[in-house]
Amino acid sequence: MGGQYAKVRILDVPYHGDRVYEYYIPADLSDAVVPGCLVNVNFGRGNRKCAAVVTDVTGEQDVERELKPIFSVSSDSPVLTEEEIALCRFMCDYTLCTFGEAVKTVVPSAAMSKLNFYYYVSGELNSSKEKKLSEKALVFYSFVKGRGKVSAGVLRNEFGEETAALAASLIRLGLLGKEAEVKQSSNIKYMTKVALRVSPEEAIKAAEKCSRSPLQAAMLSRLAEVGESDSEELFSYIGKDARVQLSALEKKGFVTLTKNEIYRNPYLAACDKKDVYENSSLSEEQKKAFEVLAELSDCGEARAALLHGVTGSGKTRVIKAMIDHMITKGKGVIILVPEISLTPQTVGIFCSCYGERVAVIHSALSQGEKYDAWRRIRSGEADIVIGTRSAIFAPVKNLGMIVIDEEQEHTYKSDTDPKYHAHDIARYRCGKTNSLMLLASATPSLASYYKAKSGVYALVELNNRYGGAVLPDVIISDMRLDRDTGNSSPIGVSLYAKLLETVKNKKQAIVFLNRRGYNSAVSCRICGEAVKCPHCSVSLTYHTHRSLGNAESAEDYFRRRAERGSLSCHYCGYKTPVPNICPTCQAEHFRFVGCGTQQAEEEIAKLLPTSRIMRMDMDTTSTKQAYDKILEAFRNKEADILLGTQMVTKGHDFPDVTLVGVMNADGSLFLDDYRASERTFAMLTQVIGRAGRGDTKGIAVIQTCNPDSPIIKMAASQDYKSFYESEIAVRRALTFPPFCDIAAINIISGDEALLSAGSNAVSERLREMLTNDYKDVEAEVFGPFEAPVYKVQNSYRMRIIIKCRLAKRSRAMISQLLREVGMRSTRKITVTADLNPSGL
DNA sequence: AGCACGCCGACT
DNA sequence: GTCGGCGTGCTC
Repeated sequence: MGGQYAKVRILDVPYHGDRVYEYYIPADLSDAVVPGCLVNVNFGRGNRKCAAVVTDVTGEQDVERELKPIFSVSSDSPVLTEEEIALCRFMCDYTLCTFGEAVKTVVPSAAMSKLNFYYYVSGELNSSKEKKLSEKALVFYSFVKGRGKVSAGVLRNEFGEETAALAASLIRLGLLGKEAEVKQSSNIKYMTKVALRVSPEEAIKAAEKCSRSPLQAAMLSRLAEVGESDSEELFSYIGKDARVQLSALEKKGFVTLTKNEIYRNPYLAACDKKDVYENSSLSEEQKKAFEVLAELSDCGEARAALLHGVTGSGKTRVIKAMIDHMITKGKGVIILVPEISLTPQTVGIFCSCYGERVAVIHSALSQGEKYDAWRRIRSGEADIVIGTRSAIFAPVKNLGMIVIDEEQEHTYKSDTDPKYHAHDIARYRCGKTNSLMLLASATPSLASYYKAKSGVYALVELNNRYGGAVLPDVIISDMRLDRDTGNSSPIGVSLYAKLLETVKNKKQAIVFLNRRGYNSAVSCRICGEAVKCPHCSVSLTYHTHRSLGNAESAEDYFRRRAERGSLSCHYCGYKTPVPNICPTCQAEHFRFVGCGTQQAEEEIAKLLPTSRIMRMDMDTTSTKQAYDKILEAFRNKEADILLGTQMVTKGHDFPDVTLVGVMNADGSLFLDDYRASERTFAMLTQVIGRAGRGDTKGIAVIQTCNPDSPIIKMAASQDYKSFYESEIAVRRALTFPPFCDIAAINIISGDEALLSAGSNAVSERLREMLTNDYKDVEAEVFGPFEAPVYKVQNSYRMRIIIKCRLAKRSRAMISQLLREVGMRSTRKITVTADLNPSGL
């Protein structure tokens, strides 16, 4: 029997200390220690108790030194499978996170049992020791002594913040000992099945006999009726919690009790609506797409495909056909959607088609619900998973396909610590399981379409709208004309006229307010053009004078305020004062401010006093119910106009909506992000697609100060291919993704001086690495410069941007950089990396 | 992260 | 002379 050594990853270590550690397995734990299990070990000089995951068990010791033993095993079955361990390793390499961070995103936190600390008396008090202790420490000591063994939690309640310090002082003198104990997660909910062990007749007889216990009698007679039940049903029937009486019946031999784990499934209600999706057959085009995809998935190797279908072409039908196909082959499926609340219809369709085989995962679930869903999936009970980004980790058995719907959405990139992209995890998992990765969108990301074009992904296209629906007429309304004629309302003449007409015809309208990045860019009032970086294809960001608040005098304040702010580029650090005249048309007026939903609502109300308006934004949809309610009310025609932000653009069909208005199409055109055009195009294409899904032809009004913008024009004609060709040319010319990757090194500190010195040191070290050890890595380094939001919660942020191809070597370089600075930094600055950040 | 080791200034 | 500051480095 080999296997007395374990390779282990400690869960709570900083990046530079995160590597494989070796421990020996004590004889009594040799059966329990297996790869994937959670153990407790003594770690570091101070032998602090740490949770760790066993990644390997070996017969030989690799490291030449005395090993410490594994202290205890805290999971009776492995928490991670071998595949999940490999996935965590992949995440470490790919996103430069610690193994512990990876584990915490792959496994729901409820699955990890908790480590509890106990204190106990280990030595007697004497006068010399007493002198060295504070009053409080003595109270602490006698508190523990009085109770024998006390958990850290109890002590924390009693002594608060000082607990750790007091305990440490007592431990140092050998008066107290500290021990770790494992608490199994108690989050599992059970259901107790109750079955009659005797015949119904006997049960009734027995019920009559035990008149002294009416509760037992009531349960017996109920059971005589139904034969079998569960405890909860019984208790609600007799109207009382009668656990004691029930176990009495078991003892007397009348019933058998079986305890089963039950899984909370908040989407069970949706499973009942069987009628949501009419099962008509696929169109010719859809059938062809399906056949291509089915063949890909049947080839037995890992494949990736991009399903590009114009809005209304029935992508969901093809996806559903694919899911059916996978199911008949006995394979599981993961379907990713950008945001669960925005796609209730998609969720509804799948729940109603596949019932209890579906598990829904998203971040709004409680810990227990997440854990339940996870266990249902792992046990194989659920084999169709639909959810947001984190659902990509669902432990689906026999995985056959991963679908990423609306694949261009930025929500697929995590913005909290393991900064992974769901695409990358999907690609990895499909590669390991020989599955099909299916990306679907009407407006694919440039990166994905580029891969499809170059043959990395199979390209499957749906070019026709389904069911004879026609594209709406698009009116591009030039807001500069309105301004010239003295109309200062955010609702232009064209949109006003169309709204009036729509309301008169008793139809409905959606008005979309594009608020993104509004204040950051500076655009010319006359020609609409934003001021751009001469080196990058992004708009410059406007910074007001940051130190207005700490002006030294009133005079100073006014002088500072009169100063024009500056414009800067987030990619290369280029800086320039706000110019006096527009570089494009030489006009002198710039525009900084936008218009909020509230203001827009008032404006529409003023213009159309008889119309009924509903507003949908962050303020009015704080809860999911409020959101559903608004949509439901609008569907029931309780309002004529729905006004809102992002949320109104996503997958709802309102047959009576004939008009769609976009209030300020430029807003996102001038984001300080190289993907500004891409996002604007996708958003406009989606909104326009909302109009006229029923039998009447729809109209879309796009208000803009840039009526000649090719992006707006191409969105108006839903011409993705032209958009792609023009945008990919820009990216190629300026070397932006997909022709390179971007890595952001973020440096954060509460001390401004330290931060500036630290970030300079980091960038110097980086440049040095590129000329020495990593000479082979081709990269361009920009910065350090201030991050877009320079000050957050009293800490300051600087950033270094690296443009390079992310591959093994470049990742290794950044990893080494993080390790070095993590090790020698004064601990007052933090350095992290974000590979291909989603927004800057 | 947390803890030890080690090298400088204010005390008995 | 030493007690204790925190800067530096390591953890199987």
